[in-house]
Amino acid sequence: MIRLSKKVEYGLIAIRHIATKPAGEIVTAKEIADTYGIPYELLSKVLQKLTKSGLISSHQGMRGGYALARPPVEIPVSVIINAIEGTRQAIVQCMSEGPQTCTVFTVCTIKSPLTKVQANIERAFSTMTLSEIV
Amino acid sequence: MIRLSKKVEYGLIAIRHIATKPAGEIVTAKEIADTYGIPYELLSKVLQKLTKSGLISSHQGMRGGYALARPPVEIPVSVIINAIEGTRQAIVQCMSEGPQTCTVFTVCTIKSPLTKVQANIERAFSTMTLSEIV
DNA sequence: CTAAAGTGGACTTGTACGGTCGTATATTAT
DNA sequence: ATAATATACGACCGTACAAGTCCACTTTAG
Repeated sequence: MIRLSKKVEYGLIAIRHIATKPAGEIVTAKEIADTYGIPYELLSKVLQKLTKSGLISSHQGMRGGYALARPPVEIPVSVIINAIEGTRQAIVQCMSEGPQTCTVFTVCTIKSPLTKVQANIERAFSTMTLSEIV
Repeated sequence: MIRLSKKVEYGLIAIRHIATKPAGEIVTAKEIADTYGIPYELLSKVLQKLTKSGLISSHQGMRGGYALARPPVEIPVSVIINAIEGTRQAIVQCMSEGPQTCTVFTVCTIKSPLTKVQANIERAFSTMTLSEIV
């Protein structure tokens, strides 16, 4: 019915994996990729996005890798998703585009009721923090 | 972040349109397509699915069209979505496939926590009935 | 009989996603 | 210094799927 992207899946698995390690321990992308059998290159991209948005910190070079940048309790799942997907999208097109680009704007009837549903979904993702999925 | 398909969008708009009419009044697909500027053929397919799942009743032939099959209060939005999308999917792959086809099943760590999120989403869609979006 | 409606299969097309490759850059161990 | 090991990042490919289109058929009111 509604599906998270592979990237988000991988991101959640990865950041959870990192979170299970003792604080400050550095984990390589390769370790994660091997552990869960997910493509290394793709995972790397995801980890880079998580780095750019400040959820994890990266350490380049030999003996490098990734570590959590903040305590897991402070990271809601929704933040992880947004970090990976970038453009946050609404459940119906009208809601994420400006009114002017929506061809059926004047007659679109389902937008406002679905806002409630949208809010519920957002809440479902934002009330759960990383600490709960470790 | 998560998006309903166009078909579902059209389906919701359409069934809402039908629901606003006096009970028993018949509405043609063309009328709906014209009113909201959505492609007629595509809308037809959607309406056919809604018909097959018994949410609306169809009347063939001249002066035919569609009407609600049940009172709107009894129709949760989730039922409409399921009718149109057919295969109900989970937010992560592991959850909708059998365990044997999931390559990372034994090591997949995010499945069970996400079940909670999934349940929340389901609830968001199933607690809202058609009568609320009219 | 015919016009207006639904039914339904086949087809095209665009695009986003998952995945891959290659190269550059940074850091550390020796 | 240099080799080894890691991230960073852009370019590319292939496929699946969503969205949309086309067309032939059936049903029924008038």
